[in-house]
Amino acid sequence: MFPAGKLLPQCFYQRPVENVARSLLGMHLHQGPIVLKITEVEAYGGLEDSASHCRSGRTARNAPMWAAGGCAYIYLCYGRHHMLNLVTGQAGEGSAVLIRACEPMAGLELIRERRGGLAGPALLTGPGRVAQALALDRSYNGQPLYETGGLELREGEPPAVVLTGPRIGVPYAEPIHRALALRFAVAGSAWVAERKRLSRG
DNA sequence: TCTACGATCTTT
DNA sequence: AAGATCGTAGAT
Repeated sequence: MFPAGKLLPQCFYQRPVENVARSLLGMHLHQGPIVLKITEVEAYGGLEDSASHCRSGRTARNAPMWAAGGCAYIYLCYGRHHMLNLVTGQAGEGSAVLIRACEPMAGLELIRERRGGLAGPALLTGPGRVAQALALDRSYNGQPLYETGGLELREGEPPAVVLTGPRIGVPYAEPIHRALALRFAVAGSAWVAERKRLSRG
């Protein structure tokens, strides 16, 4: 069995979303036999982020995103892909971090089975692929990651160098928000997609 | 109720 | 380069 790191407490999430996004890199997502190291994330929310699902206030879909930091926010995108977000900050803040890519640390057999027998970075680079590997759906919405028994976030290995760049797939956002460097990735990792617009930071 | 459109991925 | 596919937001 893979050695489990310390379970990260709720206060880990209750900080500004950009700080949480950075420090999520290298941490471990545990779900049963599967352990994934987080390699790529994006921060959403905060004050008037026109790329965020919270841009127009509270709705039925984004309700979990307004909870206190430490819970999951999961939604269906393009009718086929589930996206895993970790809610950050205080209740009512409406900020979250999208998990964009991971590196498999344990449970590779099960991951490959769920992903259709593929191999290599295509297994876990991209938010839809991460959610499929973890078999996540909206039944996980609002579930805390700082308690044992479900999806858990545990201590891993923080990266030596972090890359940053603009967020992917938000052409509808205001140019000023599109330009923000709110995407973060582990430098040198093969488990990161679209490395071209990333730079050291 | 109706309609347009995604924080994407796969195949052509 | 384009299709798949469906829940949701915003308009009616």
